[in-house]
Amino acid sequence: MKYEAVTIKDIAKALGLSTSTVSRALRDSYEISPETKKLVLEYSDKIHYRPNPIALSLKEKRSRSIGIIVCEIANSFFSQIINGIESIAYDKGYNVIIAQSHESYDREVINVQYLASRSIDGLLVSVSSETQDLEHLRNLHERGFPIVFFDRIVEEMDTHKVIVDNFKGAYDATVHLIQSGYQNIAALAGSEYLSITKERLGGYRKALEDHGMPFQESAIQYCLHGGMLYNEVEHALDELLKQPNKPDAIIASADKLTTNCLRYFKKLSIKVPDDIALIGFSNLDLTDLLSPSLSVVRQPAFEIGEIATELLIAQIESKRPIQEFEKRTLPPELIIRESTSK
Amino acid sequence: MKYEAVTIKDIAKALGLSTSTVSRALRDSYEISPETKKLVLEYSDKIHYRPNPIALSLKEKRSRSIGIIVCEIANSFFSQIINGIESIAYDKGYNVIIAQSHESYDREVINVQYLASRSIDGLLVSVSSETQDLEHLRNLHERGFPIVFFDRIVEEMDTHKVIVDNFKGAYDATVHLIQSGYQNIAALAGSEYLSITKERLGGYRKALEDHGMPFQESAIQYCLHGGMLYNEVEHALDELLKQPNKPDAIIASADKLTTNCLRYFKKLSIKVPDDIALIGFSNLDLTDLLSPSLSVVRQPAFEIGEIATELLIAQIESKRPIQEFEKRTLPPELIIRESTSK
DNA sequence: TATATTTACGCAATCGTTCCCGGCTAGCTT
DNA sequence: AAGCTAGCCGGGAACGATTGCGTAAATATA
Repeated sequence: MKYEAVTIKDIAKALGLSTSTVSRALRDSYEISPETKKLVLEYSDKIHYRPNPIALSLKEKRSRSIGIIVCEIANSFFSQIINGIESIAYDKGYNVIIAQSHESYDREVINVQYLASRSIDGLLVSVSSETQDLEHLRNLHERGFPIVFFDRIVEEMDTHKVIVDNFKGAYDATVHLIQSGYQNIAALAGSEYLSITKERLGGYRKALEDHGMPFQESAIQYCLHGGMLYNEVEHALDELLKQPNKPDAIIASADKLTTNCLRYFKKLSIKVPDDIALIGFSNLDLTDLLSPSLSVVRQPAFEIGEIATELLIAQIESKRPIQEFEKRTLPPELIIRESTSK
Repeated sequence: MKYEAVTIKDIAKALGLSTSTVSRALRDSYEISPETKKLVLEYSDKIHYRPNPIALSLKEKRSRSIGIIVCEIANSFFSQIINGIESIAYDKGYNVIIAQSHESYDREVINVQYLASRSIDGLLVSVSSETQDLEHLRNLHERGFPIVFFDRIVEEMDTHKVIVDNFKGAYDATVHLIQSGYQNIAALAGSEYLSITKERLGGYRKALEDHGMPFQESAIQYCLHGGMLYNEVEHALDELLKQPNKPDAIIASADKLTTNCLRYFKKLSIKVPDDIALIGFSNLDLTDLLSPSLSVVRQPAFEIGEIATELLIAQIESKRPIQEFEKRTLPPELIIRESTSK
């Protein structure tokens, strides 16, 4: 069942005018007499005429829609980012098409190709945990297709990027643990391919070194799927806890890692923070209601979305190719609660 | 900066063929010789030709995209539904455009009109808390535009609808509270305009009556914004707790109501379940980690999205107008935890 | 050999809109 | 009265792809 819309032709026929005249009347051209304009405007209003955006897109070679690729929208951090994206996009007359990679490289590639073939004007990307090969994105980028990376960026590609100061976030969190008196601080990290993982571990390491504490690789466990699977986190924590100098504090590098960590502790009746302290990167609204309430590094997700979208739309609407790409770094926020208080 | 894509004309020109021949070769028409096909296929592959979906949409009068309107994507229940929608939509070659009402009637109207003007083929709607007037949707529906309602439906419109058995969900939860020995069970409800609120309160009331317990209007507090604002919940709970027969248990009718309720109790140092029990409708992943772990009515969100999308796409692709609209009702799941154990 | 049929391709219309390029009719100037 | 200029409007091409129809050449049939 097709839904038949009113077109400019219907108006032209009904009023005995040409389509060009109707089109011009609707766009308030100086070439059309006030009487004709009035006639056209009133009639088109009466029959609820709406210009067909598809036809416009075909003519203008732009669709006024942008694509977003994230791992999961059912993740507070990303849904907050999407809110930021949406707020700017709708303001500027763009709509957004969202695709999820579910942390799978294959699905990311499929989604990129799908979106690119759907004539979107630009792409906002946060890569999946598995992504190493970047051909699917480089291909588009080299042909001048606007791409802006956010959060999980790709250093090798020269585009706009919007991130949080992950180094500082992890550094501050680690320093907080050290100053609270914890001695063996382990790190529960996401995929080692991700920029955010590297940056956060960098901050963690530097904080230890700055405070004369030993850094050891064995105190880091990676989760390829970023904590999406409970088993993955369970295995990582099993590994950490069976080490000779058992950790008395853990810094978790992502939302799902943090919550699954808590789930693990609850299951094994490990008391937080008495047996072990926990701080994590998280944008959940209810970390304050957890048991114990959780110390977190919170990221300005909404702003990330806003800025990334502004950069993307500016690039889309720019007359000439962008020469200088920006990298915006936003500050994280450290929120201290019960889970790290001795 | 426009991104210039390869068209069928480029191929035709390069190979000295007509566009019709190229088009037919790409679609593997019997009218084209094997040699020509090979030539066209190889060349179009080489230059990464992708058909322009905008041009196709214009010809076929369909865009292969569907719109979604929900109040918030940063809400587990809705993001899970969107996952279900997406899984079916992408399978069938549709993409989804998401819009959020943020529980505002005005934004809902704007979004509906915006999406309708973007030539989507159909709409999946869960109305906002404020929505009473339905002209914006009825308008489209009367012109044969496919609309499927889910969760927060509209009884007055004859379309496909997908819901959860809210009556049963609330009934079972209330019976559980009664059987656990609670005497004064209050209800913290969402907007009284919403179908789900009416259904859930119906179940709550019936459960009380079936067990010979008095039902009183004063034991119900409505939150127009569905708990989005903490103040709203705070006010509602203040009202409930200052009643002569103070409630010893509360059933909350939505995710945000439930969590803000918990936040209120924590703030006022009210012990759950010792001072007051709490059960709520919620699809959060971490209700098990809350303090105390939360008894909930959980809804099959992913399935709601799947079914709604299947119904919508079937209607879009149906040759003739749908005569009989379906109303699918899915069962909720009652999960008992600490917050309701005496 | 003359006609019929098949093969393989091109032409042009179509979708809805914009916009360049004209054209016609007043009214004005010289 | 002839020419000129606004003012106002229509014709038609274009965007990219599909498709009904026409047709030349090649092959098959009588």
